[in-house]
Amino acid sequence: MPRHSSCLKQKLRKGLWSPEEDEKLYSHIITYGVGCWSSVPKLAGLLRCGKSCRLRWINYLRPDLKRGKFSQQEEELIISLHQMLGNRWSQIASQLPGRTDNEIKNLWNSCLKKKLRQRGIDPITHLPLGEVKSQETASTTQHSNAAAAAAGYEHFPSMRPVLDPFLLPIETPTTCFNSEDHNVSMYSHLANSGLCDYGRTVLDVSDKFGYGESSSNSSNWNCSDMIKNIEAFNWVSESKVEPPALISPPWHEKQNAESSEDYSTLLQTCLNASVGAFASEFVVGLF
DNA sequence: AAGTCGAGCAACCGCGTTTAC
DNA sequence: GGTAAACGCGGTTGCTCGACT
Repeated sequence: MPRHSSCLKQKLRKGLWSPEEDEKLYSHIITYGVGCWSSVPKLAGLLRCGKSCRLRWINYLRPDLKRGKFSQQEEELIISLHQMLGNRWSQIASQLPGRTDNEIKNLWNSCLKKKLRQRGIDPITHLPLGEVKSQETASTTQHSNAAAAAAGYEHFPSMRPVLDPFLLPIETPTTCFNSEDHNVSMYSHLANSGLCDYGRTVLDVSDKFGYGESSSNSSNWNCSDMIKNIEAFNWVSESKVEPPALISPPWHEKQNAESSEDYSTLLQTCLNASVGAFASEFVVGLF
């Protein structure tokens, strides 16, 4: 079945938007709100598909868009978030008010990747360029069965270095915490253990205008209060709270986890147990 | 001045997920 | 529960514009 069949029913415009089209879409949404995107073009008098209207609104017309050059701080935040989240642009965008996932994705592909390489960092793994290859070789020879289970981890590619039980045996938990990535690794644990509340949206703007969540209008675990969390991690780091040893999760059950949510639940169970004591210190640190 | 190249950006496409019936 | 439609996301494409030759 052809998707977005509404686009095929009639000759719809494609390509760049004219100022007239922008004006029509903008005034329609400001007046009536989004409602159903598929009906927007008809109601606004546009020969576009709803999908195209949605994209134009989110990436260009939204009144809360910041536009302009990214600051150094924004760039660094994007790099940090990419290290944790991978190419989850909408989730990354949810941490940068006024920025869209498309904008961030473009920045990453055109600029930040290059900058990281110049710093000698692999933009995919965020490891020093020299280490990437040797680590890959080591892990594949050492853990031949890891590949079979790898598909299950691809839901969380950015977490693999932290959570992969084959790469990080339980008897060496310090690997997780004594590196320079201490905060980042711990953040990932907490994020996926449900210890932080990522269910809330970041932008305090009405859903009516279709940008209540991320720039892509959807985010399953918006990392709200990101900055606060990072500050808290700094606090944790400075206060020398003893990080917990990871308790081995029931990895065999992971094979039965049908969705990333199942997997998250599974992680939550084991990580709650692992991080419990640490978390109470962490929460205190937030206030 | 004309041609080429690359960076930056806007928009499209395809697919997975969610929702409505 | 099955199906179709709508939505959302990430990857990719293609256009524009400025720098360079």
